[in-house]
Amino acid sequence: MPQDVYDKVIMLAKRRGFIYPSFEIYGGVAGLYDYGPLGSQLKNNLENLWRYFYIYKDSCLEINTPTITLYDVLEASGHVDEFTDLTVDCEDCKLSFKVEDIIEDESSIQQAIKDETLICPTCGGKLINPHPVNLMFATKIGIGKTRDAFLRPETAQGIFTGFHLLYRYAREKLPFGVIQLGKGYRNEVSPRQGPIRMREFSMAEAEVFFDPNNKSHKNFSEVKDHILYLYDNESEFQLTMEDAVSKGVINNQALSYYMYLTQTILIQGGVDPKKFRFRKHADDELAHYAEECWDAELFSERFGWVECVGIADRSAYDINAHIEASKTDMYAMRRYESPKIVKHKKIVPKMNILGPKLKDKAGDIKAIIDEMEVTGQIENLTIPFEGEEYLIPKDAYDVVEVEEKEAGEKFIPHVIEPSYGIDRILYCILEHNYKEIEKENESYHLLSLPYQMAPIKTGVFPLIKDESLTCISEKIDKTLREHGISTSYDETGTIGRRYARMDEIGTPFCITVDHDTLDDKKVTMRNRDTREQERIDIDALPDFFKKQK
RNA sequence: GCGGGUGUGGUGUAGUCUGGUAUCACUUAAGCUUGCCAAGCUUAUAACUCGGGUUCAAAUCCCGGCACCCGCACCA
Repeated sequence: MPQDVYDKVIMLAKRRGFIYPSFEIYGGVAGLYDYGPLGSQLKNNLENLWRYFYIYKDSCLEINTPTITLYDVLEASGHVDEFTDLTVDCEDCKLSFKVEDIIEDESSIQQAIKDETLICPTCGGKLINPHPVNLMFATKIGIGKTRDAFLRPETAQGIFTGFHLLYRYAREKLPFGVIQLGKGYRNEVSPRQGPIRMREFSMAEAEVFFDPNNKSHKNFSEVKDHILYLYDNESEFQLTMEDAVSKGVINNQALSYYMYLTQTILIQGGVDPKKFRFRKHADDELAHYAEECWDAELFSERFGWVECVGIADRSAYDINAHIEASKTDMYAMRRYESPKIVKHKKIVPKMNILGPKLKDKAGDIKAIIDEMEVTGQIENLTIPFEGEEYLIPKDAYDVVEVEEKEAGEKFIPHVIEPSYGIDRILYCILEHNYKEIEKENESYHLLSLPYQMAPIKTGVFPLIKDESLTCISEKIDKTLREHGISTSYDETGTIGRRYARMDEIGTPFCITVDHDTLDDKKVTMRNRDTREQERIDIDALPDFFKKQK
């Protein structure tokens, strides 16, 4: 059976505890995977690398919001309408069927229902009531009296729904970014691409809020000469960030900056630069809310170019949707240099007269009067309320000219969203770093993971199982662990076998203690990629690892 | 979801047509050995995807479920 890199990587991943199908003893479930011990560490390392860039380089705020998300939120965001498949019901047996299973051309469903040509595949009854069924995982909150909810299809909505609080936390200044790492859920029709298409998956998302009039980025000038790897659906090319923006290839500095961050994170994380590019969405594939979108694509031998990160300018879409649906003030304020004084006329009702006259309606009518804009002369002031017109006599109000301060103008911030599929990136990193070499006529494989990504940083071995060597090795192992350096102690078999075990899981270094160590207090440090060895003082070991990148 | 293919220890496999208690290698573990790149020897652990049927007897034949792979569709 011919094996491609995918097969080999997946085999290794399962054998060595990186990633493997979930619940396999019960037959497994497509689209669900376990991260094993090494996989979990690898994932932590990628997520922490990502955090480093977004929190320390870009000053973003990290938050955590529930994966269970209220129906109303996802209705406002458009997911309830968009994540759907059409289904029909049987009039007799009440079963439901997906329209695409029943009829070839979904667009002709209405006509087919009218013609009564659709019959139930189970009982032969008439199929009626075509309606969309959502592909999000639905659930209910509470027992008895419940509220509808879904497992979130993206982490972003949790950020948007807290925007007004976060905006205050950021002291009402734009731009600022909010990040969230977490699980997302999609009940995929047919998740058949291994870790590339999962039903429960990890995402790292940033929502960076901008004034729509100013999508510049404060760090841009610092990094503007970096080259971006671009693809416009016709050819691949490279431009500096500055050129890309000034030539209009990339719409604004902010998009360009997050593309730069993305490229840097991925390549530092171990993505092969030759298997990396940004692809610009063509106009006809843009989501209806997006003004521009670039995908970071990673090349896989099995799957071709895989979309692993989407960097979209989502404009004001989401915040606007939540303002309208929830009636919450989520506007941002563009402050004037000094407050504007606006003069206008106002009606001030005399409540000592109106009160006794209007009785219980007085309060509501006052509220209406307070909201009225006054232009020109007022004659016969009448207020419509609960279907009746109430005449307010002239002696019951004054018209006064008031001055109001306006500190600024309200607007809906725009959102630039870099959204990372962690699992896809991890798979591609494994694939890109999987190396097969010939070694003494044997095929030998290793993972050339960058130091930062490697789940285990070093092996610690006594050259032979001799008590004088093992006790030093164990001590070195313990010391390194106390310094937060993950190690793997191994005293079994030959030294070559132990090196091989470490190479296969991407461990960049191995320390060997031999008899010379007893005299000179030095150990052999072996490099995974060069296989070179050097002698290092035992005392210098913690620093040696802390200097690695 | 449709059509086709596949499913055997931890991993990769032989055996399936032609039914009779499952082959080999690597890995793992214990021991001997071992002085820097998967050495060797001994021993041990360990598998027929699941359910039903046919049969004296099923990894093997039949039916169904599940998963994976390819194509189509779907999704982005």
